[in-house]
Amino acid sequence: MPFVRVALDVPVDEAFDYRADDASADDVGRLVVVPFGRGRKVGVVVEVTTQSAIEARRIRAVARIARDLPRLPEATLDLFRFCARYYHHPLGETVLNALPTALRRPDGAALATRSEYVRTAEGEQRTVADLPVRAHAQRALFGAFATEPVLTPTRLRAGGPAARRALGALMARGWVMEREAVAAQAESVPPAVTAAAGPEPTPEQRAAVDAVTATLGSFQCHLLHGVTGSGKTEVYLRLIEAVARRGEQTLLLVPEINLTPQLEARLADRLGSERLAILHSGLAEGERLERWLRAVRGDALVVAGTRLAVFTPLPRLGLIIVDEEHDGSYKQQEGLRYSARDVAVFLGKQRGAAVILGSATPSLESWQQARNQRYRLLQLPSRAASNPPAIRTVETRGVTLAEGLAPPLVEAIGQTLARAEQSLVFVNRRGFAPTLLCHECGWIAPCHRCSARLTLHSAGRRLRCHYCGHDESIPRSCPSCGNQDLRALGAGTQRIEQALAALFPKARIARIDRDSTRRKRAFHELRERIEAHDLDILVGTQMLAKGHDFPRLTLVGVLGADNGLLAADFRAEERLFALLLQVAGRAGRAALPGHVLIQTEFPQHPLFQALIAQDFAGFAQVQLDQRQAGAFPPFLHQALLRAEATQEAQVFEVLEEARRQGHPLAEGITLYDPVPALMPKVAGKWRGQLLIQSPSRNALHAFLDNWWPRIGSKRVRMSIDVDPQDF
DNA sequence: AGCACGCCGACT
DNA sequence: GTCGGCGTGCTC
Repeated sequence: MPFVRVALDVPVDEAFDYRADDASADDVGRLVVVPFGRGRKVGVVVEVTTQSAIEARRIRAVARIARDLPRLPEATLDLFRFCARYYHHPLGETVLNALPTALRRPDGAALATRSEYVRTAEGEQRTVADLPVRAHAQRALFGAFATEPVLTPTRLRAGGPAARRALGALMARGWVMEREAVAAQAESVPPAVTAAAGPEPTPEQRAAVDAVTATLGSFQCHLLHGVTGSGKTEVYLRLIEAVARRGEQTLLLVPEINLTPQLEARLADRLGSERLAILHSGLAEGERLERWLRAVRGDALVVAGTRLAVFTPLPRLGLIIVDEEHDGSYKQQEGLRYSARDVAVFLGKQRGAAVILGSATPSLESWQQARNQRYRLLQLPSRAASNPPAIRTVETRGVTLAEGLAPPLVEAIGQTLARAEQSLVFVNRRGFAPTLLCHECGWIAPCHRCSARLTLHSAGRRLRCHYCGHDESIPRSCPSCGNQDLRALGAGTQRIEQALAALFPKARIARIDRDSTRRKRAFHELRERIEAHDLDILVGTQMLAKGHDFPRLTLVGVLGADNGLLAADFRAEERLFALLLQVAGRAGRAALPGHVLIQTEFPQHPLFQALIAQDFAGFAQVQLDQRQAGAFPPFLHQALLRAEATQEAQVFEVLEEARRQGHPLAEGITLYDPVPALMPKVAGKWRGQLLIQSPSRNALHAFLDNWWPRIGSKRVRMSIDVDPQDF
């Protein structure tokens, strides 16, 4: 009597057993609908057995095995098992999280039996000529069977109600019948690639392409270090083409904000849009499922998407590209706290595929792997079609700033305007001002639900919390001392925009941040205006830092860079350097020379010196030496136990207890004291954490395996974060 | 996670 | 006297 073991989306480590009389080993990886509690759930078969440890009378029968959908290959299940173990997360949640939401609906809408339509034996003998001349719809539909012997309901819907009526008529004639759909087979013959020829590669690009091409067919991880504008994308495209010619698929991962229409257009241009499956968050459920299925069936040669796309099962995977591999958005910050970049490397190893990690500022983890020869380093040291921008600092210490803007920057913007070129002022703070301060008693407007300050918005008329979204009007007088002298301290994008408008009344200025691009197509429209040179000055946050190529943008000014230096996190400098170099890279990407001015109180700081020299390798060397001396990643491994509860005391009681439990188990492990999170309270929830470190990954995981199951608590929500990025 | 079962306060 | 608070335990 066969049983299926089913992974379900519940926070329980084991799979659940169900009776399935007709199940066979072939059903492993299939989606199923099962009764669960008083309802139903969708799950995935992870094993078929003849034995169950569960008492026979408690075992229920599977409601449906979705044999019309492709099953998850064993390799994909293995990937999920690896992730569940590595990140200490329940297997069921790991598996289900990776499926398109359309498939997860418990009502099983996407799993419902689907029909398809084929000709009957009699229909096979007939031709369109046997139908009445005036039965146009029937003739059209029946004619379609000649080229497409199987008609899907989707295909039928495209024909409108007329097609539906015609189908009824053809079925009444006994020429066409309905049957249950069966899983489509992966295409065995690789489709031809009809690519438009790309630009002639530079010798550097050529060398990188050749180096990777030589390793295709087996696992090798390459770190592609290419300065901004060096043409990494062209390297990707050539390799994707080479892989496609082998009949293999490429998985292309991009950071959250970077799934640009430009990239999509370039891919479509070179490979044909019918060979792409672009997975982005804007897709409707059904559309996403459809693209996922094309990827899974092997129809799509390129599957591109953000971190979740790393879990798409690809039958003929040949190459994995992780663009901007240093980007923080590859790390998921809740649930299964995976790093898509790290999972991608594991996937490459597992499947014998080449992996490319690309960046102008690689993560120090990857850079270290290249230094110790585990990854192969490929360099694109020069820009393909322009010169690197000239970067310099502007000292602001002891200088009176006009609303945050230093005179040399104002002057440079004026000159850029005079040359009819564009400027970008980068301020990594949205809103009007980050603080409202009482000039009398020093009171600062706090958020009552978070341990954060409120940010002024709308020209200083509203106060908003950037952590929980709370919004209130500004008080008329200080709630603490009654004084009316409340001042906006510091400058965000809105204030800078206002200041620039006053300084350059004739300039066309736009602000580009999360607030100004909330509307669906707002960002797209702004980008078009920039390209059309309908704007002179842009004021923007991170959003503008990445991947955009504006030919007339020649000046970049950076405000508030010092904020990044003051952060407590040991990765703060690494992040700041990457961000600043990326922002600087927006200047002078075409024929016109670019200039970058960075306002700072610490122009002598080594970070700025390395930035001016545009010397990533030197910067990385210093950082890695510091990390090694101070025993930080990548020279040792970390995990973080996070706890969250409405009562502050509970958080620390539970963490304290966890530490006591862990103490005797901690062999080769450093267990730190519980501490508050960097932001100790968010939306009314207190957050604390406990850091675990070890020079040995195995020791770290052995400890977590042992410890984690013992430290559950009902009141306090806890999670393990392996390789944490944020504290 | 949902959802039921199970013992202690303010209300028609 | 009930309706309901969420603490605890289970789901094959």
